[in-house]
Formats: sequence, structure tokens, C-alpha cells
Amino acid sequence: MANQLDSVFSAMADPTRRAVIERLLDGPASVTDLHGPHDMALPSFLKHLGKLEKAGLVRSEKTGRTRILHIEAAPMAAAEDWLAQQRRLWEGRLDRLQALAEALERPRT
Amino acid sequence: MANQLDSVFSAMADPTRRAVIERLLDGPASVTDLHGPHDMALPSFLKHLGKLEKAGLVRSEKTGRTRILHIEAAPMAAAEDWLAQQRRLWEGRLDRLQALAEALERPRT
DNA sequence: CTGTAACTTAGCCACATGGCTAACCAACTC
DNA sequence: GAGTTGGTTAGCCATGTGGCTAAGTTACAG
Repeated sequence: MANQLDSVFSAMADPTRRAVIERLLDGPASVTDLHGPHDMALPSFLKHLGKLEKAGLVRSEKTGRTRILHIEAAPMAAAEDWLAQQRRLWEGRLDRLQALAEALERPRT
Repeated sequence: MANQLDSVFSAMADPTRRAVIERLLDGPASVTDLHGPHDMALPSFLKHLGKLEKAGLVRSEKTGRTRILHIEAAPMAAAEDWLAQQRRLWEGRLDRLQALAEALERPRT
């Protein structure tokens, strides 16, 4: 996955990982805290955290025997920017189509 | 993939597919037109188109022997909305932190 | 210093993904 | 109606993903 958008979008393409993101927006948390609400074995859950971290959406640091994760907002902004740009282009195209339609409605004004 | 966000995010997690989206924002196009710039066999490319269509990002209709695809903007908006909401929550949290910091700076005003 | 809590690593499994070739069908073109 | 163009289907392959159990490690608690 060369592009950063690749890993960010693919990290967000999973409800478990999106739930983790939502939880972390409320503040940092430990692995077991985050794991709590999810009905899956810890190692499976850790893979999700790993993906989030590789995508740069989350950073973590271990103190003692517990690892604390916190969110990193920048990569999400990149994804949002891409989407916003596509929407602008799309809206621009609709505007041009409408202008064209109006021009066709009254051919000689 | 239960959620719609799942399939939309995962559809966008690939540069080929994002390129197709960008191209289609400029107007409808046939399969071979879309395939043109991509250095991969047609059947492989078709799988990408299939994923886009299953995610609802694209619709297509066959007339004669050529299939024309056009974009469907709504699902992208859903993804953008999710991201925008997370950002709002994140910014809200930063505001609260800053308020807290200021409150700590001058304890009795 | 023994026990337990909090990860971590290793390894297995089933299925999805992203690529390919080969062969096929359907519709224009000449 | 023979050839070509535009897709489509079938089937193979390597790798990635998302889940599991079992066993290991490391720090804190008593």
C-alpha cells in the first residue's frame, strides 16, 4: 500500500476500528480498556490496533506493563480532504450542467 | 460487511478505484475508456469496477455491447459525514482541554 | 517470591483480495 | 457471414485479513 490514503481508508473500513477511533476521541485509553466492549479475543483485537497504528491514526506508548493509546488526527484530515475535493469537483460539474441546461432553454437571449 | 461505511471506505482504499472515481467525476465513461490508463488486464480491472458498484459509488448500464458507468455521489457524502463528525468531536475535545488549561492558569479570577 | 494482570508472540485456519490467462459471447463492421 | 471490438466468465495463484488457541513475558500486588 504505497499511498497514505490507502492505509487510512482501509483502516477505517472496519466497524471495530472505527469504534476504537470514536472511543479514543474522548481521550487516551489502555489496550484492555479499549478491548472491553469488543467480543473478540485480545490477540485478534491487537491486530486491529496494529493496523490503526500502522496507518498513523493512533500512537501508543508503554509505561510499566500497560500500553496507552491516543489518537492522531492528521491522517483522518487527509482522507476528509480527498473526499471534500471530490465533492467540490462533483458540485462544480453539476453547476456547469445546469448552466448548460439553462443556455439550451433560451437559445437566443 | 454489514455497514455501508465498511464497503465505501474499503472501496476507496485502492488507488485504481480512486482514480476511476476521479475520472467519473468528469462525466460518464465506458469500461474500455476507464480501463485505458490502467496497466492491468481487463478482467482484473473489472473486479475493481464491480467493487465500486457493489459499494454503490457507481452505477452502470449496458447499451448495445458497451457498458457506460456514471458516479453516484451519495455514499461518498456518507463517508465524508462520518469523518467530519469525528473531526468536530476532536475539535470539541481540544476546546475543552484548552478551557481547562486556562482555568488552571489563573485559579482564582 | 508467588501469583496475577496486562499484554505479546507464535502459529493455525478460512476466506477475501488483487492479479493473471484462456476461452467465451454478443454486437457492430465490412 | 467473417472478423473485430467490447465485455464477460471461469478458474488459477499468491498474499492479506480477521478470527482463534496456546504459550510466553513483564511488571505490579501481596
